[in-house]
Amino acid sequence: MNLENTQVQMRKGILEYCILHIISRGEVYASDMIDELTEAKMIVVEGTLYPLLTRLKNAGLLEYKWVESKSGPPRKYYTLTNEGTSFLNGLTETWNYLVQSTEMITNRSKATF
Amino acid sequence: MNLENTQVQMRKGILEYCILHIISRGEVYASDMIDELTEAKMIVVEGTLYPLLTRLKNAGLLEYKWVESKSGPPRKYYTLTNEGTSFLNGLTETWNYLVQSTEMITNRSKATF
DNA sequence: AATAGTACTTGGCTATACATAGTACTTTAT
DNA sequence: ATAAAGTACTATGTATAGCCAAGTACTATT
Repeated sequence: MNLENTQVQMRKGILEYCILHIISRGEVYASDMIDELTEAKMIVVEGTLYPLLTRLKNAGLLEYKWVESKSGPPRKYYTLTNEGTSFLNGLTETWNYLVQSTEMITNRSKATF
Repeated sequence: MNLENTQVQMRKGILEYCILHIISRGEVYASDMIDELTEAKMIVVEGTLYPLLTRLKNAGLLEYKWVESKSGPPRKYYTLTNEGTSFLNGLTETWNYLVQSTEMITNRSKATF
């Protein structure tokens, strides 16, 4: 039972939320997402991101189109479907709710209990 | 891929953090914890909590003592070990970090990107 | 033609939350 | 005294997300 493992567990589900949010702002491909996640200090590796994108696409939340690149192989540029947009709205609510619940617990001091 | 499942995923790891925090504020047994979690709208069932407590105890983060009850079988009252306290500190940092990262992504509007 | 870089894919592993069923003890009702 | 209801804890099996690691495929550079 180490901290690193718990960090991984904490990230579960949240990453999905972040990815959907990033895509909601405009067409992006995998490396764009990794860049932005890394910038926000949310480290993600390829082996996590690509399967996640495939899962979201198969679930009908995302769609992509191939776009040729000037410097390398073609890229999959993703966008949200209507279903993906409404799913993201649900996730946003869930996340806000969860943060609120957690704060309600962690902000309760010993004295007031 | 439904919302309910993602809610479950989002809760992973966070629950552990909340439990440790609740115990850090004073001796409690399982039902106390469920009450407080329920009050904070973080629904948890017995089948989740008890194995979690056992896991944390086996990891050396918790210890308990049996206390007889006036109305039912004896109860396990939990407290944090020193190791548990420092683990909780690590988790607190991790959680705050994660919230901050998530906000950095979700508060970035389409316009500024 | 060979090497390096970029983009995407796949299979296996681990750990958590949950559903479900079960054990054990105490109190209450008949 | 016995049965029923309630409380507290235990055990087993399932699903899924994130990660590691290896691999495929295409492009650009040398």
